[in-house]
Amino acid sequence: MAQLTQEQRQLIEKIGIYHEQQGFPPVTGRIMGLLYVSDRPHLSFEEIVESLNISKSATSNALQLLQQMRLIEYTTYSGDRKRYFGALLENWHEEVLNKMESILAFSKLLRQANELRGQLNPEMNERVLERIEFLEFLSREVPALMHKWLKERNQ
Amino acid sequence: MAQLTQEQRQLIEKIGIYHEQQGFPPVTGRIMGLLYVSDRPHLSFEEIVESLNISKSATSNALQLLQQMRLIEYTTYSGDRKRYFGALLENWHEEVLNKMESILAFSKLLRQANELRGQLNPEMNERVLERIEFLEFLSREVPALMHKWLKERNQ
DNA sequence: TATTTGGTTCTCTAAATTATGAACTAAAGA
DNA sequence: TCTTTAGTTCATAATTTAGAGAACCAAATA
Repeated sequence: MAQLTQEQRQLIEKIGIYHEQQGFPPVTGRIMGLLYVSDRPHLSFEEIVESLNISKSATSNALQLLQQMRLIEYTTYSGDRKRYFGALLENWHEEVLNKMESILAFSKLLRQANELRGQLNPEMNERVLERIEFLEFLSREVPALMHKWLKERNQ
Repeated sequence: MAQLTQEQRQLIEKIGIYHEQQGFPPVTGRIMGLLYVSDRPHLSFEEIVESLNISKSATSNALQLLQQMRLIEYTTYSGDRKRYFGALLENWHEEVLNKMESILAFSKLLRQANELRGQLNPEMNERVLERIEFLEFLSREVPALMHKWLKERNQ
């Protein structure tokens, strides 16, 4: 990564803000931005530090977090001690499945709410049930949709 | 809301934590929990304050936030100055549409990244494009799925 | 008019989060 | 063995966020 242009910097910030809104710390979001914007699919630790003007420690922690979340990976080359980090671009289908699981978990909480309510307010139970069923519908159909898309692509 | 049972309290906390993970402050999430768990579809300001042992100011601010996000509403009764707050249960389809818009916005940022990269790394552009196209696919198909579901329900 | 009620706004503190810089470690090279 | 390199960990500072409590306000009641 030679030197970032003004345009690249701006786009990195936007991608960073998007990630912040998804719950990531700022530096972490910026690293994702950098990895998406970069000409090369992998950047060294040092390049990340220097391109974004952030500390080594912040970089180290952010990279660990992103690896745990399976959003980035790194490759190495023998005879070179550095690690080269890149966005894990093929991982989005895992992300979608995770998201759907979390939606399903929430629908289970709503079911519990209905159970606790028992017969005290059947009308409310019914309205909550409609929501539960939609959440379940989504977490069934979205993965199906995704597989359909994958199949069409890879044939 | 008489007095919450231990089970109700526990479920409220779980629903609260789910909302925290979606980016809400704790009190705000607990209020959502309370409104989902409650026997009655609407609770007064005072009942919320007392059930959750939270301050009036925290309650006021959280209720404002939840209204802005269109997750709750309140009703009033003439001759009664109180407001009665309840979860906006029928609003989930709006939530889904918003989520899809935000995904689409992100895919536009990725498109920009590809544009800025130009011909410097066509292979990377291609991998990013695959992701973009999937995001676009989702934000087209999920609303369609939802409408299908709505139609089947309401006929 | 004075008081109560229902809720909002303001000020301040406590807690949590984020990131820095320095110290450190382990491997590689001189 | 001494030094450099690559990155991690630790202590701490800075910032942000969350929420409490008091003061406040407007409408309703006495």
